[in-house]
Amino acid sequence: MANIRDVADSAGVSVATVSRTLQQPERVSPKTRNKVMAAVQAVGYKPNLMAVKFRSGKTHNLVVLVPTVANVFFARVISGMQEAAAELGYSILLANTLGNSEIENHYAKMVSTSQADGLIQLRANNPLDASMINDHGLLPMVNACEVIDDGQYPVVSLDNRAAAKAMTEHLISLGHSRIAMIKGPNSSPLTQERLMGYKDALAQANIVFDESLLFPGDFTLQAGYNAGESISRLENRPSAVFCENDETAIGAMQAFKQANLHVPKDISVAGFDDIAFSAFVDPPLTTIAQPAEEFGRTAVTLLVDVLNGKIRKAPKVIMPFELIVRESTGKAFG
Amino acid sequence: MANIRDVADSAGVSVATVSRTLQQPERVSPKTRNKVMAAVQAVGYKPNLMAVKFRSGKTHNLVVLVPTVANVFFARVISGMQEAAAELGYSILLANTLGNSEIENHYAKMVSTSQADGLIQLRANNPLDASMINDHGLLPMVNACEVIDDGQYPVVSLDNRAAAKAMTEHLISLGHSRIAMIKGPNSSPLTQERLMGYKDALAQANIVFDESLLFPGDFTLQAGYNAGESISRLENRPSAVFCENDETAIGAMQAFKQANLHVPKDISVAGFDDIAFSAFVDPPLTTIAQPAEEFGRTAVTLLVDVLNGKIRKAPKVIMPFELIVRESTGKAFG
DNA sequence: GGCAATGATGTAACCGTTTTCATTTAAACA
DNA sequence: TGTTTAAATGAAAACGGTTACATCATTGCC
Repeated sequence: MANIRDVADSAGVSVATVSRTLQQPERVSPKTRNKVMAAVQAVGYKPNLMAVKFRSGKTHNLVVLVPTVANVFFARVISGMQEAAAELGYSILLANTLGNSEIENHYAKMVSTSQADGLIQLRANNPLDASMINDHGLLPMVNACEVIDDGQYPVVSLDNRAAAKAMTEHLISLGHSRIAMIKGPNSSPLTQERLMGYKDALAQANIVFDESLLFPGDFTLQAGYNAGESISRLENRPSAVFCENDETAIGAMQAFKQANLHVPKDISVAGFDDIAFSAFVDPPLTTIAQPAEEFGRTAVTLLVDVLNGKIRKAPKVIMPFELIVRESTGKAFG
Repeated sequence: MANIRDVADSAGVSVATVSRTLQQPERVSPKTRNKVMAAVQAVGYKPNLMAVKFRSGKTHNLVVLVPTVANVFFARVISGMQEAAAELGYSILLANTLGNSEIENHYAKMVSTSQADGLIQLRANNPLDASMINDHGLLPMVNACEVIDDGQYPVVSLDNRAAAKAMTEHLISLGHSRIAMIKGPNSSPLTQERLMGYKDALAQANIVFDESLLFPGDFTLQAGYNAGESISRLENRPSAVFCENDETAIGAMQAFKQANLHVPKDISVAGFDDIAFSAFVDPPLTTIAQPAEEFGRTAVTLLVDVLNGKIRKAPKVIMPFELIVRESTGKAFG
């Protein structure tokens, strides 16, 4: 691999001149500029960006901790990140952490070992360990989507409570009063917030909260299916089910069909996220749309601001949501 | 950020000794080893891996060009890559290229500019330009999933022709003779191969190939929906549809339902890929399972072999497929 | 023509490691 | 104790760029 010295030799100039020709051409006379450019071509010179990054101390890499790239919602978030990063001259290093703290910690180390400049965490978990937070203050990090809002780091999130309330209100307005909820993992603040929104709407409509209508889940199709089976076997079956994400809702709908329950005639189903599949299942799913790509763009922009020292106090960005009413929710029977 | 010199000063030894303590502890006396380790703790030393990579000339980064991370099949492939890479001490740099040659080329440059050691392309397109293939031979690259099989680079693929033939035979065995096909982009060799497999099975059963039963698509839900609409409006409607991927099949099924066609009673639908959703749609989709994670693992392993000079001639790995019969395909009417 | 100011180019230090080679220290042996 | 051998350590170069500073050449002006 030809290096800058080869170019300098070939052009009969110093390495400094080569560097200047490439970085600030105006500082070099046209004559030498041409000589150098010709030499660059001649020897097939490609600057070693590893050396540049090492010298500059800036890698222009951002590590993104994503619980699972197989989740369609995160896939959209990542797309948005990639776009924003490209515009700002950064590269995204994607880490598929499977929600495992050790793996998260492993990739977070890329920042403390100077392999990346900053970190974006998409899960409500602090991936840093004591060794990364010592003397010199905080490590550049942004927390998005599923967040811990302790004011330490910039945060990009949805008002999950308001969104869940809006969806529950929608179901109540259709005449439902026994509304089941298929939750996400209890460890996720998302789940807590959405549960609170659900309770808010219930309370507002004077419906007493019934703990037995809460079903466990983990955001997967299978978990939704399992919960759906349980629900369909209930003697006093609820007339609606609010699922904490679309995968869960699609899994549950499948279970209902196999139990010969018609959606929405026998039971209404609502999801959360508005993934692409949701418009193409039968019936199309009522859900909450989140601006997934915007989440990604915003997180990257914020992180780069942090890196450039443009941010003093950790900001908190709340993204808008939208209730998308399709055909999986309908009037309550009776 | 403390560097190795700070540690050396703090421990009262030379930088060489510090480096040895960390890399080959057995080459250092226990006494100094302890001194150094204590100093490492004291100053909070984290080796600058950017410097290490620069020095060694090896980045241990692999760039992966993926047409779209939003495709569930690719998401599985990526998971497999990440696993294998972690085991082998490599990091994956994911590039969401949207099938755009320029973006591909941009990320491919990371290899020629020493920011990554090798490249995995998941699309049947050569992302390299002339400047990358000059004198010193080929750039380390592996082509997986959608491949160009020109013998230049290692390849990991499925016998798409055989798989498509197997699926078509399945449909024929159910009594279908008018079998539509919703294709992928014509530019994709995948599409050509699957079309050939489809024709093979037809010919073997003495069914004349009917060009008018071919419908265009691009592997998206929407394209499947559009094709499904066209098919349902046909006067002499086919009794089965073979879709080149599951997204397309799910989109098509949705169109059939809206046209009041029952799957599989009125029309059978088959997919390709066996994504997670396919088992949870109504009816569950008959499809071809591909070992997606294995694709990823194999591609990474192969690339690392190339980087280690363990490979002479570009190997060609064919992964196995499996016909998964669910409920979306049934006996032909009449 | 002589001097100052400006522009063009070169020299060399620097970034943080690893590693070769030289040197010092310790151990082994007679 | 003196000599040989092995083990432990240190000094310094190297990786490939960028850049502060020094130097040299050119131009403008009196």
